[in-house]
Amino acid sequence: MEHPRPDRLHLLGHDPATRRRDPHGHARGGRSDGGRRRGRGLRRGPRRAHQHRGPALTGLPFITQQPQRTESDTVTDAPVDSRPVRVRMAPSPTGSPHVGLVRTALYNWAFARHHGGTFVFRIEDTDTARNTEESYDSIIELMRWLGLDWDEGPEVGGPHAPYRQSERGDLYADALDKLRASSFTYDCYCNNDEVDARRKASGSKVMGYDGFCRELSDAQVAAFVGEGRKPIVRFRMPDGSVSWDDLVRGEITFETEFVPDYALCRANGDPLYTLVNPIDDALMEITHVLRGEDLLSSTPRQVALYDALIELGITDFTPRFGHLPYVMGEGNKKLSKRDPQAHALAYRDNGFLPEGLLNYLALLGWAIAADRDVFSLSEMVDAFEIGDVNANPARFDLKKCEAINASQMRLLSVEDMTHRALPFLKAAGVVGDPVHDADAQLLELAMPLIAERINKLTEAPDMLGFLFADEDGFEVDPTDAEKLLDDAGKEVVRAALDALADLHPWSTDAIQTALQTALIDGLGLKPRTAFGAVRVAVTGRRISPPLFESMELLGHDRSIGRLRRALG
RNA sequence: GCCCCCGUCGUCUAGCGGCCUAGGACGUCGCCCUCUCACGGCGGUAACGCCGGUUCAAAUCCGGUCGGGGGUACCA
Repeated sequence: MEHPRPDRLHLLGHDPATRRRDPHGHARGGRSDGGRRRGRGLRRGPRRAHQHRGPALTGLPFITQQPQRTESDTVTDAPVDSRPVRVRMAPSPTGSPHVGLVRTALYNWAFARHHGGTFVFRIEDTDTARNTEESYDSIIELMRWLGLDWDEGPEVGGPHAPYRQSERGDLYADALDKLRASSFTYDCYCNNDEVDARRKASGSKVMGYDGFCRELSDAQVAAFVGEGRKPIVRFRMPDGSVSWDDLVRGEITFETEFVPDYALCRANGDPLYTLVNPIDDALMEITHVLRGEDLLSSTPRQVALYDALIELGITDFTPRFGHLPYVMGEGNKKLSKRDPQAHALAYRDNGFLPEGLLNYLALLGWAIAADRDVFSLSEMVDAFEIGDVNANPARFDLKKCEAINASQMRLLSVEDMTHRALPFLKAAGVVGDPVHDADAQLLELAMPLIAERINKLTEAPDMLGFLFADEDGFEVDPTDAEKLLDDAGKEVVRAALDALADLHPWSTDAIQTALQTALIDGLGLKPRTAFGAVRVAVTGRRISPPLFESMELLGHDRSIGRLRRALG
């Protein structure tokens, strides 16, 4: 307002007619580059050959190849591709964290680790109306559970602290002041109704702000102020087009006539996402922005804003952008927070391994190899290339997620699985907390029986409960009892009792031989019927670990006791 | 409406002009193993949205079309 407003393009030394908006030197407005070399940066291969005619630059962490600029392009931003990689995850703490967030976090993390870069964690909590501390806590908890460690961020600090936007107000105010003092922005006094009315009257196809306040005279400003209007600050979108070489989609171009001037803050001065997100990325020197495809359409605004930030000396380069596909739910809708499958922490509570969830989520848009889909995090780090990420949305399939989790369970040692199952066993009351020595010993013997047959940790208490239950607390599943401990079943149990009462030694083999002789050979029963009845009597369930081993662990007296008890 | 993104089995994907009568995984179906459950093993099922063009050759490149999704805020 009080500052002079040099023509922005003039200020940049550009000819308005030829100014290209793309910071990486791509041909303006076109997808075809006529065979020119271009800054393909970290993209791996010519995935879409029509978009990438340059030589394949295979996965080098720091590509120094510089896109060529035209003579009119004098912006001196440093080459982002020659900088050490810095990526970030920037969730808003609203509600319970979503599996889509986990996938985004994972790709960012894997990208950082693959390139030996820095993974920054930042909390975007500027929307005080929607943010909650619970949500913040659960995001932290989630990241810790997953093992996606961050190098800078909440709880760990770092050179760009603080990492919660709610504590960075001064930084935004400062940036906003600088922006406002330039011609990159202007104060806007319009209200929504006025904008709508003008849009309607003009019959424009483009929605959004129409630039009415772009060139207000001092008298007009005085009049608005006189009415008591408070301005917001709008970013002045440049003429022409904005394009960038998207890390997962190739070159994307927007004509800026379809990208209206946008608000950077509220009338009360509160900064908006449109400002704080790029400001933080700039201040934190983020080199690669990997985020959901829902932000795709706000990218031309950010790219344009970056030009301004560079000009104002707030940063000296524009990051590369990569837009990750959605994680979809049932039907063709984005997996909604309403969907129980969406809640990331629920997978922990339901007995999934972090390895399982992460492995599955990695598969939603990326593949480690043509014929493999079970892998470790470190294998992923070795292999992960952002250019290999698929651009098309993926549907979340719980069945496959469970199958991948099961595969990861198979990879655990029995000791490890015991360790991981322990919280679930404690929570179910199967073992005490702390665990008694006797229980710990029993557990050590029992886990091998189930380690190969459970697909989630929550199955451990179900399978092992009978072993740890004292005889007063031991219960038989009523449905299973009704089915298998009918009169015929009780006959079987009686025969088993006779065969086992004086059995010595009490070993798996001896038990098996004794029962086989008495029930299969003696009574001529089918193994299924014979052992089924005994199983329910001894373990309380139709489904259990292997019967003879289970009985050995249970011991002679308790086994016999349960057989007696089944007879009523 | 306008802008942008996306389009290979039911689902996730491999595919980078000839290795493709399109590979793997999950699901599903059948069989084997078997004391239940699970694991494991074997086999079957099933896809390049459509139309043009380029090429000796197209799932792959180009154009169009249709379909799906997202955006179009003083939300993020």
